[in-house]
Amino acid sequence: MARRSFHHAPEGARRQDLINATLDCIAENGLQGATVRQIALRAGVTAGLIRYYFPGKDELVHAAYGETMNRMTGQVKFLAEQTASYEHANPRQRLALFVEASLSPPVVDARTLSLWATFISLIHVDPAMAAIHKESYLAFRNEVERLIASVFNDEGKSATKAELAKYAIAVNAVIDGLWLEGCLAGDMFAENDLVSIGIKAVEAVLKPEEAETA
Amino acid sequence: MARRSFHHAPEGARRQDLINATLDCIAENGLQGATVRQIALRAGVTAGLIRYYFPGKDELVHAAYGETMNRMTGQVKFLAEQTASYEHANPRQRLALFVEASLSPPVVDARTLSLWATFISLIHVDPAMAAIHKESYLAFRNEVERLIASVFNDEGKSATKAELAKYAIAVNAVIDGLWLEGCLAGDMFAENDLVSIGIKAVEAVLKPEEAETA
DNA sequence: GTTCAAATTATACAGTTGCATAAATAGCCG
DNA sequence: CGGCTATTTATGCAACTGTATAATTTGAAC
Repeated sequence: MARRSFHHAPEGARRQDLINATLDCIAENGLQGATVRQIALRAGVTAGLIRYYFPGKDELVHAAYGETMNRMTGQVKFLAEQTASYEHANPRQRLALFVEASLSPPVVDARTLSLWATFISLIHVDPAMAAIHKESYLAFRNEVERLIASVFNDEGKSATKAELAKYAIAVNAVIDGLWLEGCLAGDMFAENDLVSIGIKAVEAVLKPEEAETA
Repeated sequence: MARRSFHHAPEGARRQDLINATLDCIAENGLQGATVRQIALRAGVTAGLIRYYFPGKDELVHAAYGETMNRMTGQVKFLAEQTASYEHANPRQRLALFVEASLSPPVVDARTLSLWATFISLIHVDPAMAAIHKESYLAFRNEVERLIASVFNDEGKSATKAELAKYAIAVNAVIDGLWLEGCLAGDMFAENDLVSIGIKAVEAVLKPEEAETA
């Protein structure tokens, strides 16, 4: 029979391989290209094994989504906090570093955008995807909110919990939009442009409400 | 045999039906749910007819993408220009109306987001989708750029062509981000919040470059 | 070394997919 | 009203899909 040889992977590694393979497939050929067979091929195993680690293909995709979003938020936090000046930076500067990390590679990246868009497109199709979205969205937004709260606190401004949440939503939106633009049209800006635009826009959004033109 | 009865559709109508059916399928069940048979069912025809109007399923999806983006840009322009105050508004106010139209229903809409995300996810998979993206992106951005140019001109500010493009990219990004947020988390803001945040952020982005905090 | 559970492969299956082709109909032109 | 062409349906097909199941192999415990 000449059966294919294999080895037992260490705890959790195979599962991770399958998730990574799924992300590769989706990024390169879209969700349509992420078939159980293609995924298995990428992961260097046979298709049946997927069902040993996941109840079905859907759950594998869910895991891939969660993983992607965790990585993104984690990367932003890590990059910001790992910056040399972070330790003795004031809250406003820390927020700027967070924005900078969000709008620079490797967070700004065409492949990540493809994955993200694929998952977003399923939010209104699959309730489980919606739940993952909500959770990961809030995780990121909470980081933003914490930073904003620090800024306000540091500068002696006061804001209700609801106001704070509103600011966080707005800042999050600005970051997302520039991130999107950077991923899609990365060649159109110098990288620094994106960051400086982001910081300027975020500061504007954080200014207290005034009478406005319209 | 009792063959199914049918009627000849007027010029272009059948093609449009197929595009609409495709959009319905994608919005409700994702790209995976947009099979030729499902699309035909929705359109009230049989599957084979798709190949009479389109070389293949891919081209149908391309047409659906182009249509979606044209509609969005068209809607924004229409809503802005149709506003009562538009006629005697100054350029800055017209830009604000454009932002407002971009960040209000029916442009801000969960279904449209699903469609948009599906298409975006294919940009790096299918070069034809990339071309459609580029074209529709520029069409929207050109509108933004024209409005900005008017503002600058009206207020006696000068800007090079390159600077103008950069401002347009930035403003576009801010609009996109808030649009995204509005579609995803529509229930979290009052609609007016989104608009006022958008206008504030856009105005900030248009302020001339200064020394910045970082 | 044997034993044995856990990990992996192999195969089979019923349903679905996009597409090709042939047959049938509709409705306009004369 | 008879014919003709554009439009539409019907059917078939080969490839592919996710999943179920059984057979095999691995590697660690003893």
